[in-house]
Amino acid sequence: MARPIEFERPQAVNRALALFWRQGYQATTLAELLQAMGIGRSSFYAAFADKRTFFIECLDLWAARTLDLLQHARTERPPLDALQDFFQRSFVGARGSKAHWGCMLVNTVLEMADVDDGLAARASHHLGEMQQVFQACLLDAGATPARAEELAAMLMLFNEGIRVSSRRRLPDAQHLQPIATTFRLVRRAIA
Amino acid sequence: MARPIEFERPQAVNRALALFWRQGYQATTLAELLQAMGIGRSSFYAAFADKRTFFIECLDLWAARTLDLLQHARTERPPLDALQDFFQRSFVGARGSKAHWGCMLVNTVLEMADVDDGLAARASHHLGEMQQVFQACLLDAGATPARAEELAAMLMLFNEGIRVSSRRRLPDAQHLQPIATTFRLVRRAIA
DNA sequence: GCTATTGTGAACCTTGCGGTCCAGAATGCA
DNA sequence: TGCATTCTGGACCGCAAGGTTCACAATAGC
Repeated sequence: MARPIEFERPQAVNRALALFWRQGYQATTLAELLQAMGIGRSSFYAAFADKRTFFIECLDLWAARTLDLLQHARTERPPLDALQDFFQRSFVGARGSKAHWGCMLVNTVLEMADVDDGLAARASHHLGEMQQVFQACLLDAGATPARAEELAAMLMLFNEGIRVSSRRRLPDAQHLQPIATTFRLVRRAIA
Repeated sequence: MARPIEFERPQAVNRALALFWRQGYQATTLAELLQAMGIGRSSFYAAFADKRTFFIECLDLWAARTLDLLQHARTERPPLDALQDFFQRSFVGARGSKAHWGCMLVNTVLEMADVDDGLAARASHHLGEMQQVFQACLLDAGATPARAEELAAMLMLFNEGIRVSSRRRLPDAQHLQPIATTFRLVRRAIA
């Protein structure tokens, strides 16, 4: 037909997602998004509905990727090792790492609760899905169903805490030790 | 001299603080603040410097009150009971309670990290002060200094997690059980 | 009651936001 | 080559935000 689109949609979305992840929804302006994506306003509105809808797309994408990461790790390592790895990678502040951006779902829940309940609820829903995977890992590791549910809830609480803490730019030891402590406990609770 | 100020400053600050606490800094507009405080724009700018400085005042006030609450509880109950009480009150969603507003410090850290580092750092600093009190409670309860430090870091992580979780409007059981589990563990680690 | 002083309401200003529009450029096809 | 189609840069719009200004109103001292 006519002129083909000039930008690679997936890459542009990736760059925008990084901005939303780091700065949150409100603090990220359309101008910043466009510059990061390397496209103009009209191209944006031709490809996406509006800022809020686009944010939802990024949020869902972030959640899907994180779930994939977890599920994939499950196939490669013993379930508890996969979980512990997931936690440790979440915040170890390697240079250039995105660890200190925290968890986009947690960030969104806190930013949008009582501001935009739709966004907050969607993020919270994705957190629930993650918790389901935690629970599945624990079951795989041999926990009883009741125990798995209890521990999954506790791990989710821990996950939320770590993601907050990782935004505070504290020395790594402040996080590593509690993770080790917690997983020692989890293993003991299952055994 | 002349006309006396017509509004009670402390009460006005309280009402504004509630807004900031619930909605965060960015989502709370000056118009909302003024309506809640029951004053006009010029009165506001006569009494305070600007929105950001005023937010800092509210943030510091929130932190001071929370620390007072903790310190006061310490004088009335055994140290570990005081701590556990503090956690449970933090989120039990009694009607009209502010529990599901979470912790203003945690909210601010997540909202402002990589957006306004001054505000984020100030909130993070106050969290550090809270952690010091946790540590003091654990020492009072007979923990060794090293153990107290380790457990205080873990409790802070837990605090951060609970405050996130309490904004998600989940059934109470989802929180109560992990708190009980955690404190059972803490007591065992000290004994 | 008069006046100097000071707090106040309302109109106003500037800026930057999200979103729209349109003329024109770049393509595929005949 | 010419035309129909579709994507794009940039100007534009309306609006709501934070902040300023100023004329007026309310007091205390005399």
